[in-house]
Amino acid sequence: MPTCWLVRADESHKPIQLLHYHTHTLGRGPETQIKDQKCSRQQVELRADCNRGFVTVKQLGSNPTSLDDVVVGKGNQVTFKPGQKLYMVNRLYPYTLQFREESTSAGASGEKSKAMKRPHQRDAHEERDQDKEKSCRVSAPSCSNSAARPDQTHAPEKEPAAHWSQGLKVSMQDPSMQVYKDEKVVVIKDKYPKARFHWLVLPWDSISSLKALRPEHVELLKHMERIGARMAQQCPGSDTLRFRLGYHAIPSMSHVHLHVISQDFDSPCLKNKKHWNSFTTDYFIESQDVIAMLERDGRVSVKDGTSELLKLPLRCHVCHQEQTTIPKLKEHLRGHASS
DNA sequence: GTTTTGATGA
DNA sequence: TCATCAAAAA
Repeated sequence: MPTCWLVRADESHKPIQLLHYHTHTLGRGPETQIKDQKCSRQQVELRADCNRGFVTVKQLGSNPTSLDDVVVGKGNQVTFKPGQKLYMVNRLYPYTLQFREESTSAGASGEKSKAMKRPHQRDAHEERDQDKEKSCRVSAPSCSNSAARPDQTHAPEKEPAAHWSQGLKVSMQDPSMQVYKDEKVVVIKDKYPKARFHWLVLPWDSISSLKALRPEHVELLKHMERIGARMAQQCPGSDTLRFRLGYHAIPSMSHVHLHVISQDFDSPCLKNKKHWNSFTTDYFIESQDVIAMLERDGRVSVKDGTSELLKLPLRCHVCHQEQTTIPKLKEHLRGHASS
């Protein structure tokens, strides 16, 4: 089980360990070094779930604690995940989360080379592949783990294992994963593509989710869409392929990412109803719609009950015919592909 | 970007 | 066979 650390983003004090399922009350005091009178001594109540990789945050104090840009509100409770920023009070005193494996004894821990064996399936549809560099080195992640690792005085080549939900953050920094990059964004191939072509466009700037989007992000989102569209346009067979560009309403992975996915849905990684519905119902929000919403409302809202869309019956996205099982749906899709 | 594995039931 | 659910993994 990983350990959970509450990391002060400005590194003004050492990370605070949150014990699994323990209730930690935090606020003004020596532990946080916050002396601000606006901050209660019992500002927040934190409870970490180290297995599932999140912390529930309850605001106890009167002044606002916020998660990203959203105020929690007194008595309210929210879920705090890696990648998000928690502000103790009045948008001040930023904190992030870090889950990592405990390695009490050096050298005894198992190897965790991240550039190990990758599934064989990906090469099936790959026509072009410029750099075949299979380097084993993994460039150091941008987040400063060292600051949160006081015990690590030796064996610096071993990074702590990141929680799976931070996988995107790790992959986007890995040159061997990057398909395109510029000063604003990076494109990687989806690790488990749900179609013959499936990329993710990620901003270098960490934006945890759609909820954190603000009007100042509009230009960035437009850039992401342009780059995504270019990826689609430049891929082999683009003349006959249809693509959609959009966001999952409720993604599992931290860090905002734009899906660029071809509409064949021909992939062994597409295995269940959730996979299907997350790309063929309103759970998939078009990039244009996100941008329009942000320009019109100043933020992006996700309707209540959106998660229920994942349970809808399987329906063909081309002819809207309902299919009873995944294998039948796949067979049906092959019919559309050949015609 | 969760996937994988296993148990259970239709 | 296939879907659904829960738990584990990294």
